[in-house]
Formats: sequence, structure tokens, C-alpha cells
Amino acid sequence: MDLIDRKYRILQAIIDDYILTALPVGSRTISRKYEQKLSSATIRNEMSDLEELGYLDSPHTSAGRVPSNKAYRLYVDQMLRPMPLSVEETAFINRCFDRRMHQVEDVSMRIAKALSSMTHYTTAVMTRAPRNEQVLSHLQLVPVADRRVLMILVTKSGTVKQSILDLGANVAPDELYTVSRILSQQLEGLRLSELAGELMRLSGKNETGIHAIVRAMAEQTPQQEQSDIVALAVGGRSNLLSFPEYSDVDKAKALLSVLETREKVVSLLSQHGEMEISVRIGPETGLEETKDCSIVTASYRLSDGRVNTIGLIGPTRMQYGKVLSVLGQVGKSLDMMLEDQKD
Amino acid sequence: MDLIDRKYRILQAIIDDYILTALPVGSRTISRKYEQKLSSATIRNEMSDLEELGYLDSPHTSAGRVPSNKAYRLYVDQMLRPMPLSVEETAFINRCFDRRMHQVEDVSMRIAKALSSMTHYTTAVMTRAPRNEQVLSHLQLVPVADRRVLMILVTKSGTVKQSILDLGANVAPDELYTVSRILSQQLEGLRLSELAGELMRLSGKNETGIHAIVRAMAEQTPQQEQSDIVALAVGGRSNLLSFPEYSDVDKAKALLSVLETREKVVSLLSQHGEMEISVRIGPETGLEETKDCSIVTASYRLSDGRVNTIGLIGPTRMQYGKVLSVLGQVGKSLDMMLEDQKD
DNA sequence: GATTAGCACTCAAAAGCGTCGAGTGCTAAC
DNA sequence: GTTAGCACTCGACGCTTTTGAGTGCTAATC
Repeated sequence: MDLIDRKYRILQAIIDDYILTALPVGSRTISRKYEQKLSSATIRNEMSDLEELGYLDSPHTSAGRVPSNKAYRLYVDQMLRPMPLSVEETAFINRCFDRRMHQVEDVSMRIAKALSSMTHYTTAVMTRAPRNEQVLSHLQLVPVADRRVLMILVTKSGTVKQSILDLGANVAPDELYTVSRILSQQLEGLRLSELAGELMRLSGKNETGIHAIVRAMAEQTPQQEQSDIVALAVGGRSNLLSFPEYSDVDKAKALLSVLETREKVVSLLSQHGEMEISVRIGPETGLEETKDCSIVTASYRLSDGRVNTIGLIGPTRMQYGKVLSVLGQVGKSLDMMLEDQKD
Repeated sequence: MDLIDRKYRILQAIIDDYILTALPVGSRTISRKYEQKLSSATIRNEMSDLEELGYLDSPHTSAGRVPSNKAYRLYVDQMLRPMPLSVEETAFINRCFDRRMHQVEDVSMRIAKALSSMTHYTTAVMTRAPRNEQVLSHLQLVPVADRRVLMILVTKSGTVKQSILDLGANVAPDELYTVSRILSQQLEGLRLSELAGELMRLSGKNETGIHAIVRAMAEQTPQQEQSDIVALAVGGRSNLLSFPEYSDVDKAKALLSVLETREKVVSLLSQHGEMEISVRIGPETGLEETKDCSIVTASYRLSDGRVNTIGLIGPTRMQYGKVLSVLGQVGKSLDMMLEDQKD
């Protein structure tokens, strides 16, 4: 399994070159560009061995050779040189994760766009709140417009769900507050899935006053167990089309379709140990449609207990060095932000 | 300008056929499939006339002919036969706009996905609140987690903005309510853009108690005029790649890039008279990148004053009949929903 | 006078074909 | 163990030919 030094170097050179050019690489190329002391014939012999060992494939007899998934695996696990980011890149990442992170709106989307514009890969960002913490912490009714009220449910983990209620009549803000406070105390600690039933029970059959409010709330409360996924965004889809491996429209379409299917994106981002960066190559991605792709995911625990998973997807011929550096920096940047908040 | 009946029919046949097949249509095709009484030679003469009148283009001497933008314009304005939807389709649309519409979450996304799966075009959905109504109506602080508080700003038009504040210390819910009420009264009617300054002024230099809260609020309040766009979602991007006009990856990429640029999507959806369905063909779309596309947009005023704009985008060779029927049904469906709410 | 049949002409796309060159594998010499 | 040399493979490229759908024009027909 352990390759002697020269084979190892040659394999690395082949992978590097292929990642760069997407063209099958031949013995002559390696001899000229990477191992000038060796003739192409020697390289040829080594390559032949590497093919036998399962690290290289040949598309056909007289094209060059192409790294196998096994080769990428080795490359990622052992050959990767850390590729330092430029000052601008580091600064750019830091800027993404500054205080604006506080704006609840569409942080995911902004991160996704930023990372895909940096790496030229497609990025998916998912924020999830641990399912067992989907328990009500606080409830609030806020007047929005004529007769209408915004119901806000805050869970222990800090997730916020909102719905608009139509009360059928105007209710004074002060009364809304009273109702909010009473119900908040009464319902705190319940799982969101139990909420609707409990509200229904409280409202009884009485159709007037506070009962009407409670009934309206019950109707708009999610019945089933809510998904623990709070936000999901994909950015930089069009980047895919720049890769020669997707010059075939059908392949591009298949992959784009995956990225439009919520469950599939979630599944791609999910198989992943927490707090770590994981690289999955080809079939390891777990979906038939992405068997020629690699996915690098990174998970970060946020201060409020939610977990953010960022995934970069591209052809197996991926610039792993760059991608890992970027995600590493994202981690550092987030840590810094969390530190700041402790003051 | 008014074409005699036969020319008119022939033109219609050509457009119908081209929309269906995407292939330049020749005289023989028309003679066989649509006007069996006439020989191909006669059709040829008519087509020659139509070309001179600017309704047809010939890609080159011996391909068939292709409708011009002028022809599509005529088609949309005068030739369109209403294409009734199937019962399933109608039901499907109605289901999209039922009570779930109340859930604030990602209605736009759901509509976008539903419509693009129905029509096989790409769909963009935008919800906007009139800018001049971006005025504070109500403000509320809600405890979320340790030391953290969710600040909710509700505008007169019913838009909700939220940010997380870090207060640096725990504050009792009751106190939060008191602060909310006082500030609500004091700040009501201010434009959102003026809010940060006013809060800053109120907090003064005092760093303790209520002042600390107000200061934290000032820091997280949007400084600039907020965009009036509340939500924007795009669905069904991969549908584009099914059209032969995008079998060229570069063209597909260009269009996909447009759909990833927020401002461009907004601009595509914006040039539009309210409460109506508008069809824009080719250059009428207003962007260089979409000069070979058509966009059908429809705007609906929601009960809370917000305006929802739905746009379907595809090649100029678009199934206008189907698309218009679908959007028409969406309008009816929404109206029904609004009626319901009056009860 | 409108319609049609017939024919010459056009042109893109497909098919066929030789050439080129990057690549391999093998063998024999160093 | 390394390399030079050589025969062989095969896709890519460029060229020509063929094919066929389509046009435009003219002369005959209704």
C-alpha cells in the first residue's frame, strides 16, 4: 500500500496536472514538467505499475492517464500541501462573518454566494437546530396590520418560526401582550409538535374573545414535527457549467436537478461528523447522481447551539487544497467571532 | 398591418409548429400538417410575403423559416387561443395558495418550485412592500436565549425585519416588554432608515440599564434605506437546460448567471404594470443577456398591501397559451383566498 | 389571376477518409 | 534500473462528398 517515494511523487504530479487541466496526462508531460531527471519511458513504466495498483485509469489505449477515486483519496489524505490563502482572500472571509452574521435574514445565502465566488465551485449552506431542542421557549403576538397579528414561536435553541394570524377583529396591543405572556408560561417546554393540540384544548369550544385568538393560533401552528433545518441555500450554480466535465448539457442538468431537490441537498450535506471538515469523493457522496463529484463539507457549531454546514461541490477533479484552506479559514473566522461575543 | 385571413392562419401555424419543435419550419410541413388544401408552393409564396412583412426570418437560404419577435408579439396579442387547464392542474394551483400561504417562511420558494414544475419553465417570485410604507408600526423585543434577544421591527405594510441582539446581560421578559412598548410608541411612524439615528440619540452616552438595550438596538438597526423587496426566489433553473436553444453550455451559463444576480432578477420582474399579466418578448425584457428570452410576469396585490410578482422565463419560443392560463388561474386562486379571508 | 407542378439551386449536417500527434507497450541496449 | 527506439493505437482535425430539406422561379393549369 505504501508507495516508494518516486511512484508517490509521480502520482502526485499526475493528479496535480489533471486537476489543473482536466486532460488525461501522458508520460511525456510528467517527464518534462515535473520529473526532468527521468525519461518518459521510465515514467511510463511507473504509470503502468500505478494503473495496476488501481491509482490510475486509462480512458483508452492511447490517451494519457487519469487519476482514479482511490488516487484522489490518497491525495486528500496524505499528499495535500496546505495552500495558504492570500491576504485578500482571508480578509474577504473575515468580512463575511463579521457582525452582519446577526441579521437573521439570509445569512446562508450570503455565505453561499461569497464562497462560490471565491472558489468557483457551487456552495450549499445549511443551518440546523438539533431536533431535540425544538421545544418552545417563548411565544409572542405582534400586531402587524388591520386584524392581523404575527405569531412568533421561539424555541430553546433560538430558532424562530412565524406565521400570520387573522383574528377577525382588532385586538389592542396590550391585550395581545397579556395573552402572549400567559400562553408563554403555560406552554413553555412543550415540543412544537404538541403545541397545536394543546392550544386546541385550551381554546375549548368557546368562540369569543381570548378563545378566538387561541383558536386562530392553533390553526396556524405546525402540526407535524418540524424539520430541524432552519435554512438552506445554494449559490454559484452557474459555476458548474464552466467545468469541461459538464459541457454535456445532460450531465449538467442532472446535477443541477439534484441541487434543486431540497432533500438531496440535505442528504449531501448531512453525512458528516460534526466540527470537522470532511471530503467525500465520487460514490462516497452517497447519491447516484453525484458519483462523479466530490463534496467537501464543514460543520461549525454556532454560539446559540445551531449547527451550520457548508458544502462545496464540484467534479472529483477538485482543487482540494484551495477548498480545504478556504473552509479552514471560515472556521477560524467563526471562532474569532464567537470569542468576540464573550466580552 | 392586418393580414388577410389565410396569411394570418399560415403565420399562426408556423408559430405553433415552431413553438412545438424548435425547428425552422418549411413550406412542405405547413402544407401537410396544417393547410392540406394548399400546396407547398402556395405556402411558399405566402411565407415569402410574411418574411417581407417582417414576421418571419430565415436562418439561411435553405432552412425553413422562424418567427420573428414581431410575429410573437402578434401571436400573443391576437392569435392566442385560451388553453384551458386540466382539472388536476387547476386543483394543483389551488392547493398552492391555500392557507399555507400564511406561513411566512418561504412561500416564494414554494410557489416558484410549483409553477416551474407545472410549466417546465424557470420561475422567479418576488414579494415587495411599497417603499413609501417602510415606516415603523410596531417594535418588539423577544427573549431568545441566554443574554440574547430577538428584535422585531414591523412596518406599516406588514413587513417584518428581525435581528438578534446581544444585550451582554440577562433582562427579564417583563422589562423587555416595557421597553418595547415605550419605544414602540416613541418611534412609531419613523422611516426605518431614520431609526438607527433616533435610537442612538435616545441612548445618549449612558451605558447602563435601558440605555444599554437601546444602544444594542441602534447597532443592529439597518442604516441605509432598506430595499422594499421582502422575498425573492427562483425555481426550476434546470428546466432551462432541456431547451435545445440552451444546448450550448455557454448560453446556458450566461442565462443562469443572470438568474443568480439578485439585481438582474429584480429588474426582470420589475418593469411591469401592476395587477396585470405582461408578456415581454426578446429585447423587451430589457437585459442584453435575455434578448433571446421571453418573460411573462404577473403581479398580484396581497391583502396586506404587499405585491407579489411572479415571472416565468424561457426562450422566445414559449408556450404562451399555457403560461398565460396558469398565471390566470393563479390570479383567480389568490382572489378566492382573499375572499375567504373576509368572512 | 390565383394555384400548382416542376426544376435548378443552396446550404447545413452527416458521413467518409486520410493525416497528425500524443500516447502506449515492448524490446534491446546501456 | 534506466533509456532509446520502434511499432502500434486511437481520438482529433481537416477535407471532400453525399444527402435532403428547403427555397425561388417559371411555365402550365384551373
